[in-house]
Amino acid sequence: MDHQDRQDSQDRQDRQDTVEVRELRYFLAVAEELHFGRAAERLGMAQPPLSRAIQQLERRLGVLLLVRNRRGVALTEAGEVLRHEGRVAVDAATAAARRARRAGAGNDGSRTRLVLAVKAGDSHDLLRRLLGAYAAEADAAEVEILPSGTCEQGEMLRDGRADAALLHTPFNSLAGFDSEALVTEGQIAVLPARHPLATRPHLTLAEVSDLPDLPLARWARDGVHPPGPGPAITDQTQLAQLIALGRTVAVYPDSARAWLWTEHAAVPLTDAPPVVTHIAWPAHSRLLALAALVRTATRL
Amino acid sequence: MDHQDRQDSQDRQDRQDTVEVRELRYFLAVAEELHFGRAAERLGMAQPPLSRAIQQLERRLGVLLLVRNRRGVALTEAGEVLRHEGRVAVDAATAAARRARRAGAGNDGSRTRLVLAVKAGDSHDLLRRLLGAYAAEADAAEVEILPSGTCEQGEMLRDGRADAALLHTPFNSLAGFDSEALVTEGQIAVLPARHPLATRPHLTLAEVSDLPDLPLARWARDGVHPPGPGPAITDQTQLAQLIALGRTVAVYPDSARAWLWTEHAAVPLTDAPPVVTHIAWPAHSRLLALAALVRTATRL
DNA sequence: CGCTCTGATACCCCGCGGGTATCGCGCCGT
DNA sequence: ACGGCGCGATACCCGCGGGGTATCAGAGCG
Repeated sequence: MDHQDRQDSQDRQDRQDTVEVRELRYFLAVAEELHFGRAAERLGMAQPPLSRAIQQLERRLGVLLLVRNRRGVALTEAGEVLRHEGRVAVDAATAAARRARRAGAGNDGSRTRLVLAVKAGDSHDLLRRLLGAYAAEADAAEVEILPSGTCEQGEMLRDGRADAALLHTPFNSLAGFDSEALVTEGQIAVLPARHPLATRPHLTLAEVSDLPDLPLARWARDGVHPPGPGPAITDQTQLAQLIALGRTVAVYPDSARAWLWTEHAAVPLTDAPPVVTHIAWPAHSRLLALAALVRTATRL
Repeated sequence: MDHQDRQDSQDRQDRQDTVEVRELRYFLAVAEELHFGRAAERLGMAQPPLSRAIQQLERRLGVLLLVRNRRGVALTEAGEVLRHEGRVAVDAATAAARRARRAGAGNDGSRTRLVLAVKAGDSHDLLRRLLGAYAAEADAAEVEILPSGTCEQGEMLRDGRADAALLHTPFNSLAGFDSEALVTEGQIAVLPARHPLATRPHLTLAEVSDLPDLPLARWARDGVHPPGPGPAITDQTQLAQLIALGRTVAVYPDSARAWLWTEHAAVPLTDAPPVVTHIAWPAHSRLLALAALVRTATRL
C-alpha cells in the first residue's frame, strides 16, 4: 500500500505548513528576549537545543526568522510576522486545553462554570446587577469572577483563562471578539478635594493634563514603569492614595465615583471621549451558558 | 539546581494547559470520523498509536473526551468543546507558518505578496475596480487572487491561506475578523427567460421559494448534497445551465447580472435582505500592505 | 592580546512517537 | 449457543529526535 489516496483537503498541509506549539513557544521566547541564553533559561532548558530548534524551524519554513549579529539577535520581516501570528496560535492552543478541561470538570455533578474577566473595581455596579439578574435565570451557570490587571482582559479571553470579559472602549480593543455594548458613560477628573480646580463645575482634558503641580501618574506596564515625571504606581489603591495626598490627578469613567475617597473630588470632563462598557467573548464560542449571560446583560 | 525560580507568568502553564498541534490534529480526526481506524488511516498512521495519543491527551487534560461504546465512539461535552477550540488552534498554527513563510518569501527581491480570497464570480466588477485602484498606489503589494469555493473564505482567512477576503453578509459571518463594508446591493431572482414570472417588474421571496415547477437547487456541502427535491449541483455553471433549461430558479445579489445568460431573466426581489460586500482580514493583522488595500477599498 | 559574551557545533543518551502482533469484548449471523 | 467479525485497547519493540554537556568560533572591549 503506497501513500494513501489523500483526497482529504484539510490534512493536505504536507508537513511544510505544520508547526508545533512547542516550536512556537521556543521562537516566541527568543523573539521576546532577543537573546538565546536568556530565552533558554526562561524556557527551563539549555541553550544549544534551543538554537537547534530555531534552526530547524527556519529550515522547515524555508525562511530566515532571526539575524544573528554580534551582541544578540534581531527579527527579520518573517520573524516579526511569526511573532504575532505565533502568539495568537499558542494562545489558541492553550485556550483549547483550558476550555476543554473546564467543560469536562463540570461533568462531575457541579454545574457549568463560566469565567468572566473584569478589571478590578471597574463597572462595579453594572457587574452586581448583571450577576444578580443572571443568577435568577433558569439555566444559569456558576459565574466565576476573574479579576484582571490593567487591560489584560483581552489576553485572558484569547488564552482561555476567561470565557467572557467586560471591556471598556476606547481603552480595550474589541478586535477579534464578538461583543455587545452595555452602558456608555462620560469621564471625570479625579482631583485632590482641596485642589483649586476641584470646585469647578466641569473641566477639559487640556486643563487637567498639563498641571505643573499634579503630574500624571505612570502605570507599570509588564512590570516596568515608563519614564517621565509623576509618581510610579502599580495599582489603583496607590493611585487613590497619591491623589488624596495631592500629588497627582487621574481621569476615569463616571463609575469610578464608586470608589472615591472623601479627600477626592470628581469633576466632569466635557471633551473626554465617552467610555463604553462591552461584554465580549471569543467569536467562535458556542457555550450556551455564555449566550444566556450575554442575553441577560443586554437586557439590563 | 532545582526547578527554577519561575517568576515568569506566560510560561507558567505547567504542562497541564499545554497541548501540541499534533495531538489536536489527531483528536480532530477522531472527533470527525468518530472511528479510530478511519481516523488513523486519514492521518496516515496505524490505529494503536492514535488510541494511545488520545488517551495521553485525556490523561493530561484530566478529562474524558470520548466515550468508547460498542460500534465506534461519541464525543463528550468536553470533547465537543475541544473539537471547536482545537480547530481554531490548529488553524491559527498553520496560519502562523504560512504567513511567516509568505513574509519571508518576499525578501528575495520580489515585492510583498498579498493573498485575497474571493468567491469565484462574485463581486467581479468591484474586484476589478479595487485591483485597478490599488495597483496605482505607491506602496502597492502584488495581490494574488485566491478563488474560494462556497463560503469557505472565512476558513481561508483563519488558516492563513489568505490575508484578506471579500465576504458577503448575511451569507458569511464576520465574527472574529476586522472588516469594512464596501457595497450594499439588493437581490434578484434568476429565472428562465421564458418563465411566466420572468416578465414581472418585481417579486417577493415567497413567490419564488415554493414554485412547484421550479424546485430550489441543492448545493453540495463538503461533497454531499442535502436531501430534498430539486437538482443537485456543485458549481455555479451547473446552476446557470439548469436555470436556462427551465429546471430551477435561484436568488442572487444584483451583481450576479454580470454572468447572466441570454436565456436568463432577472427580477428584483422586494423583500430579500440586502447583501453587503465586506473586505475582511484577521483581527490582529499588522501587514501594512493590507492596510493600504483596505484603505483603497473603502475609498472606491 | 587575551577575556568575555555571544550563538553554533559535536557528541551522547534515553524517552517517546510510531510500528506490528495480539487481546478483549460486544455484536452479529445461522 | 457459538464462532466470526469489527472495534478499540494492550503489549512489546525500534529508531528518531529532542534534550543534555562540553566545546568551538568570532566579535567587541579593556
